[in-house]
Amino acid sequence: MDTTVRRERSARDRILDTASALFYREGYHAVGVDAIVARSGVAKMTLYRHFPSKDDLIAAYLERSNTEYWEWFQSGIAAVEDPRAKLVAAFEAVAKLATSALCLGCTFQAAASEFPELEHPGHQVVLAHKRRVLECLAGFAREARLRDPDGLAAQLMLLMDGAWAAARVFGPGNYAGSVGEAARALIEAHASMSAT
Amino acid sequence: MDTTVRRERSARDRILDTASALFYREGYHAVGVDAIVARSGVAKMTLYRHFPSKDDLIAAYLERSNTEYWEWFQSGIAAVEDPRAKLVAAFEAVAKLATSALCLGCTFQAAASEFPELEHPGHQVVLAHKRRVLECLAGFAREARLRDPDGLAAQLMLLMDGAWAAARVFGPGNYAGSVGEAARALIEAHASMSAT
DNA sequence: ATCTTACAAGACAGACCTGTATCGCGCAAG
DNA sequence: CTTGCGCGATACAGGTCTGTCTTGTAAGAT
Repeated sequence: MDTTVRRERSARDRILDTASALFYREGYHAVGVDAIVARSGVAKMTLYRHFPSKDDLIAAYLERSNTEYWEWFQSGIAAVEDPRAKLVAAFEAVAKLATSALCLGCTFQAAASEFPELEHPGHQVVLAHKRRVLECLAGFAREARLRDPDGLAAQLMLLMDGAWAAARVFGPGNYAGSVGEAARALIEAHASMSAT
Repeated sequence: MDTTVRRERSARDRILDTASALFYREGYHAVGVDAIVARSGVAKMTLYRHFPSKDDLIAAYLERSNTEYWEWFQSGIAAVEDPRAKLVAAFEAVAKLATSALCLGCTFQAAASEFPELEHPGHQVVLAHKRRVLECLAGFAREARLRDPDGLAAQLMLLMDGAWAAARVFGPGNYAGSVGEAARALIEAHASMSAT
């Protein structure tokens, strides 16, 4: 039983590892099931036993990407206590990642582009992911007692997704390094009492 | 000669019209040449005479989208004289378009996602487009004598691409309406003399 | 009137796609 | 030892993809 579970996880994880590398780098339609099967050294039937269809595999990949995202996000703000400083730290982490050589943008954005129908299972995972990020930012803004926390969270989300988009379009040498300073400016603007 | 040109343009434009609708709505890999041929009422050979390959068609579609983008952009700031007000007006136009029912995000972002290799002819058009937008914003920032015009332009680009991304992910009911206010805040931050 | 050219329609080739079926192996449980 | 099963390998079915080729037609040019 123990070994059974270990082996099962091993096969499933190998598939998801390969799917992550290929989907992220080349896109969803561009990568066929055969390519994932070949590179992961797995039988095709094994893949289709764990994931009934390619769409299910994509959804599972996006779910795993979601948990990895939150691990990365939490690690970026772990050392910080103050909620307002957490926001700043988060966007410094975004700036760092978006300008790194490994970053190819946001795989959720890419999924939303390739599966535009909101009802698609992959797009549903994307929506849930982005909504949760938005709520997390709004929560920090609320804890920090900033003005209009939901509006600020929306503005910060625009910055974050803009950074991922810049990474995808321009590659490593992009201007997403500005996202930290921009976030600070928007947070600052929501601390002051300007009425507008 | 006159009619020849007229008929040639007509066929070519019908192809590009159909390609625009399908590529924008469903994506590049998801739309086959056969679908474009069928919907545009054009012979396959006619398409391949005007565009040697699908990649060439995609590049041509992106070129046309680029000119349409600039027509839209110029019309949004035509009534404004002051360069700083032009920036604000541009981002109010972005807010309006990104939250409209017709908007499905930025077709250039989608192209960059589906053709990640920077050398791809489609990706090259995307890079040229985004660079030109960036330079245009930087030019306005410079004319407005704002502090660090290039840095401000980068921050504004993040906002704009974030708005398009939100439109693609969330559909018409998204939070890109905040992009106008966010842009104003960033511009304001670059007008003051805070040192940072 | 003939010639050229753009075009529509459709068949076709070869590759690739998703998803299924079959066979054999190795290993763990009973 | 035998039974069950997860797995690898491979072939296959049916469809779709890009790109080519052929045939027939209509209209302008000479």
